[in-house]
Formats: sequence, C-alpha cells, structure tokens
Amino acid sequence: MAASTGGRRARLRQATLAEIHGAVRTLLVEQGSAAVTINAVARHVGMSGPALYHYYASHDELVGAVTADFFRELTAAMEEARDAHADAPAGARILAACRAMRAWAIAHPAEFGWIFASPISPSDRRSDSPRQQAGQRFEQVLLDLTVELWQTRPFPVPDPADLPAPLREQLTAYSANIEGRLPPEAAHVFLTCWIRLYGLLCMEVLHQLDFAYTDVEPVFEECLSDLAQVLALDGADQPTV
Amino acid sequence: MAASTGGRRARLRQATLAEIHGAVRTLLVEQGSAAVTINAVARHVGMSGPALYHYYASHDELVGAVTADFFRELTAAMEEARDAHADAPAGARILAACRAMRAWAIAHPAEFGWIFASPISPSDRRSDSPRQQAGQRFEQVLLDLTVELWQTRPFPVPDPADLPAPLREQLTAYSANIEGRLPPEAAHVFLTCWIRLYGLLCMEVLHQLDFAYTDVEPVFEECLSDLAQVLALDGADQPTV
DNA sequence: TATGCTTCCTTAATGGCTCTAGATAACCTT
DNA sequence: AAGGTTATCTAGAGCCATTAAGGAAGCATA
Repeated sequence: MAASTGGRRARLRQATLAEIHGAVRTLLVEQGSAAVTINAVARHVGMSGPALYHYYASHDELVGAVTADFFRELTAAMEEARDAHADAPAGARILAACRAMRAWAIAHPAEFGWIFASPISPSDRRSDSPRQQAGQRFEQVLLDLTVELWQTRPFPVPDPADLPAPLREQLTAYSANIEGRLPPEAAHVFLTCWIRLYGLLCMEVLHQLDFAYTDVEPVFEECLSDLAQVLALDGADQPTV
Repeated sequence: MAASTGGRRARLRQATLAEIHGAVRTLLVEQGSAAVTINAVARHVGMSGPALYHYYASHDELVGAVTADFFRELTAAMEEARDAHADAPAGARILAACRAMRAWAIAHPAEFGWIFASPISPSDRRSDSPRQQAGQRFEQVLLDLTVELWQTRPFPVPDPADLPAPLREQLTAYSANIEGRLPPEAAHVFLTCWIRLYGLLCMEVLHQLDFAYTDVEPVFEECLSDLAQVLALDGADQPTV
C-alpha cells in the first residue's frame, strides 16, 4: 500500500472518485436507476469499462458508496438546519431538521429513493459498510436532538406498565443500544414519531400518495404539528392539551 | 382476433399465462427481483426466450402483470377478512382488514416489495394498466369500509375551517374523486389513518425498522389502537377521550 | 542512473441479458 | 383442402458485469 493520504497519487485518486460519483449521480437523476451501469459510468468519465474495477470491486459496491454519499449529504442538510439557530430550544431545532429532511428528499427524489427504497444488497448488510455507517450517523441527528429535548424539557411518556411485554423488551434492548441516553418509554415516543415522519416521506417520494394529493406539504406540516404535540413542543412549559 | 373466451386455444393460453406467472413468482421469492429475467422465466416454463414475447411485449409489462396479480391477492386477503364476520360493526371489520393486510405483507415480503417499492415503470403510469386498476380496487377496500363506518357511526372530524386552504382544496378534489362518498374533512381523517398504517408497513417490509425492532407486531398493534381511537371505534357510542 | 514495484488503464473474451427478425409447424375456420 | 392465426424456434444485434492479461507511467531504492 502506498501513502493513503496527502500524496499526489492519493489526491488524483480522490479526484477520480469524485468524478465517478458525479457521473453515477448524473446518470441516476437524468435517466433513472437502471441507467447506472458500470459501462455507462465509465464512458461518462472517459474510461473504458473494466477500469472502474480499480476503484470498486463490483457494481453493488459502487452503488453502495454513492448511496453513502447521499446519506451524508442528507445528514449534512439536517445538521445545517439544526445548527442554523444553535441557541433555539431543542424542539424548534427538531422541527427545522425534519423540514430540512423533507426539503432534501423533495429536491432529490432519485437520491432519496436509493437511500430509502433500495433492497439493501447483501454486501451492505455488514454494519461496517460505508452505507451502514452513514445510515447510523443519519439516525443520530434526530436521536441527539431528542435526547437533548428529553434532558432539557422532558416530554410525556406512557407508563411502561401499559406497554405489552414484547414491545417493552425490544424497547429496553434499543435503549441499551443507544447507551441508555433515552429510557425505554422515551425511546418508544421517539421511535413512534420517527416512524410517522419517515413513513410519510417514504410514501410521498415513492408516489404512493399521488392518488389523493398533488402537494403533500400541508400533510407533512400537519404531521409535524402532531409530533410537536406529542413531544410537547408548544411553547408553554407544560402542554395545555 | 379469435374467440377471446372459452375456446380451446384460449384455455391453453390461460394455462400458459398462469404457468408464466407462477414461474415469475417462484423466481422472485427464491432468488430475488434480479433473477426475474425473461430468459430465466422462459427456461422455467420450458420455452426458449423470445417465445415469451408472444405473451408480453416487454419485461416491464410482464412484471406489471404479475404485480397486478399480487395486488389482487392482497386485496382478496383483505376482503376475506372483512367478510369473515359480515355482521360485525364496520370498525371491527376495518381492523380485521388491516391485520390481514399486514399478515399478507409479512407472509409475502418479496411480493409486497413489488407492490409497494417498485419504481412504477412509465408504462404502468397510464391508469388503464392492469397494475393501476388492481391498485384502485385495492384502495377501495378500506375506503368502502370507512364510508360504511362514516354512514353508520360517524367519527369525529376537524372543523374544515381549521385546515389550511391548500390542504382543504386537495381534500375537496379527492372527495369529488370518490364521488362525495366522504366529505373532505372525513376524507382527511381517512387519508391520515391510511398513511400511518401503510407507511408503517412499508418501513417494516423495507427493513427500515431493523435498527430498533426485531418484531414489529406490537408496534403495528399500537398503531391500530391509535387509529381505533381516531376513528372512535372503542365500543362506546361516543368516544370518551 | 538503472531496476523493479505499484498504480492506472487498455483490449479481449465469457456468458448473461433484452429484444427483433425470419422461418416453421400446428391448429382452426371456411 | 386452403388460408389465416397462433405458438414456437433459431440467429443475431447490442447491451451488460466481470475476469484475465498486458502495457505505460510514476516512484523508490540500489
């Protein structure tokens, strides 16, 4: 192995990688997922086919790498929204991050499709793949914000005794998995909110709502205000429901 | 064109079509979406490649036809659950149909993936494609039940004046689209419930919840009881919330 | 400076795919 | 029996992913 950072070769390699990723994205956006073939990408960057195998071991790996890019870009957009008003309360920053997520998804539907609706190739199941790592960092954004909210102004949670045992066990495991930063019942509220938000976005981007809506934005906003209520973000010190 | 029904030829053709669909499904389930190629399907039914083009004009059309099958099978499963206790109140039958939907999706994840997460090929965008027609019949099941519920024991709806204008306009259009069987504000409640349910199922089947849950069933049940509350299905004549 | 290793790229080739074209047999109607 | 229809075949063009084998250029060290 040569110098992995800094050297001229390494810089050139990075530039080539960036060019390859750019070509993949262009093909995806302009001609759809099926147009992203090794050969087409290679042609696009002025190489001939097999040369790409010096950068990625397979078509799947290339797709996984670019999908990780998309994940990171989405994450960055949400972090930027979160940090735009760093002094605002956690609740406001949660909403900002959620809106940023949808804005990115709407602006980049093809990319979001790869992030979300991809069958997740076997090679990307291993948790050390770039794709999985980017996914974990993505999840952290809203989790971090929710933890902060929980610590500064805890939201109402159900009595754990009211949760069915199988659910409670899974929540306990998840709570441990995030190092106890949320207790199981708070994790439950977090996951519930997250599922509603992400599920709605997924349906919108996959065109499952076309039969009823031409513009999902108000639906999304209503979902957000539902969540604000669940998380007691309504400005008052205690919810006045 | 020869006789389109009844004749011996027509019967043979139907049998061949069924065999083709069966081969597609077997390949999909056992080896994944990518294994469903024209050639592999043809081999499976003992034909050689191009012969399939006498039944379908393209790979996309074949996939669309089988996806429509899946849609119809899912619809039938829900209708069966709905009709199993034809004398039960509409609310109970709604819940039964929802559970049947999830049961089918869990039992047939690959098929559900085609129904839900397929990019919807351009040829299937036309509303007369078998795929779209099956989709419409599918939507009707829960819509019919909700209409019946609305007529027999109306659920609480928001004041239309509280809905933002853009949303209200879309709901009015949708209400007209379903021939006014639900007024816009009731349609809003229906769509909201529908989105939560379908969105959750979609996330489960696409493995987007694996990071937190190993068994989504209790989450689904909690979602259902949320919906039961929204639709005031709780047995009392009026919700006691 | 000369030698050899590494990196990047090429062409050639294999075997798969979709889909078209043309030919052939078998079947149905008249 | 004749003519049209239907179902199938083989051949082939033009894609694709991937492997193999080799060449040129940069870099490092003797």
